[in-house]
Amino acid sequence: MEAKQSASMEDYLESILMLGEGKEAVRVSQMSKALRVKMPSVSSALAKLSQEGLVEHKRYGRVQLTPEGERVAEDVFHRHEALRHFLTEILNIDPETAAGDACKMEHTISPVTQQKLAKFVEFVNQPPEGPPKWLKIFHHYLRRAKLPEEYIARCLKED
Amino acid sequence: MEAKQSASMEDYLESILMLGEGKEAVRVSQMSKALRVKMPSVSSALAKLSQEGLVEHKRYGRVQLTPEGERVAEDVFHRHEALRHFLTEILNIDPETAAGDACKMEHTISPVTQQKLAKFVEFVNQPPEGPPKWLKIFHHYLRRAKLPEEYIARCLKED
DNA sequence: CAATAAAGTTAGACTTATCTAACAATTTAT
DNA sequence: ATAAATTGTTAGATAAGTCTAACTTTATTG
Repeated sequence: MEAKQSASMEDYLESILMLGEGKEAVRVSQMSKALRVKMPSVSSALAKLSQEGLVEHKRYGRVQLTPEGERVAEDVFHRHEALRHFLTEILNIDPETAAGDACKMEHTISPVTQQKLAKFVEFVNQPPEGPPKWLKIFHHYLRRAKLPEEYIARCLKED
Repeated sequence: MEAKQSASMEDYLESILMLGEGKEAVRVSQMSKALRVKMPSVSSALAKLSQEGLVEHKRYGRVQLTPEGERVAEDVFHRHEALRHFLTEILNIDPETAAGDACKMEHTISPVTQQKLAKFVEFVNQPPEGPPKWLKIFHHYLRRAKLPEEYIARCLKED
């Protein structure tokens, strides 16, 4: 029943979740700062989300997610996290760039991709004692643009 | 000096590149179909891109990229391809979903991420005789949600 | 070659999301 | 407790991108 939200609306919902860290209610001014938009933009977004039953907000009061709103916000957050982990842990991208990219991509990634991405990160962290050797070799490759002889040899043997 | 293009404008440019397959000029109606927008939307986009010197287009005529427009279109296309290859070859996502996701994400991915993603695909295809064993194991993991004993054993030995 | 069809454009409406300016409520501090 | 500062809202403007309807140009074809 929940109409699909726009990227903007997803951002507003997500920010309420993040700023409230789960349970606390949140101020319009906080959201305004966090999202780098002016307060009237927040007001207007909240009116809409309130209408749709995703947030609780009375004039001049604090903002809170409804259970339904929380569900949506958490979904956005999961997409964000799947992307961020992948970008930092596997592609070895610096945390700021990764967070920035995740923020933008989180709105367009499909459920399938989100899930597989999460699985991939899980897979990489699964082997006992952290990341597997091939990942270290990839990170070396990122720096040198060349594979170590030893890796090639091993791959050949495996096939 | 080229102003950064919006997602929409990037799509228009990319579609000219794709439909022209490099050299041929393209019709408004083709773009309209390919992008699933009505012709007036294409007209208006072309007016803007023409203004900015990215496309060549005279009334009722065919559409062509300028060298500068081609540069931008190819950049978008490279982002698209980096994403698509990653999604299909590594995450094992079906071609349609992958292409769809790539179309949406291509507009928000940063240059750093695009490059590292491409490197990753390159890395995976580098070992002689195609994809390395760990990738096959990941694909198995996607289906079974469990790592084969043998893989764990090998990782342990390596560390 | 004239009639019709197809392709393209123009004009104008609508939506979403943003902003500024002006006003109103609430909080803080004197 | 009242003045000042902060916080929030309302109203209205603007920009991007889409659409429909009406019109124009180009192409097709009998």
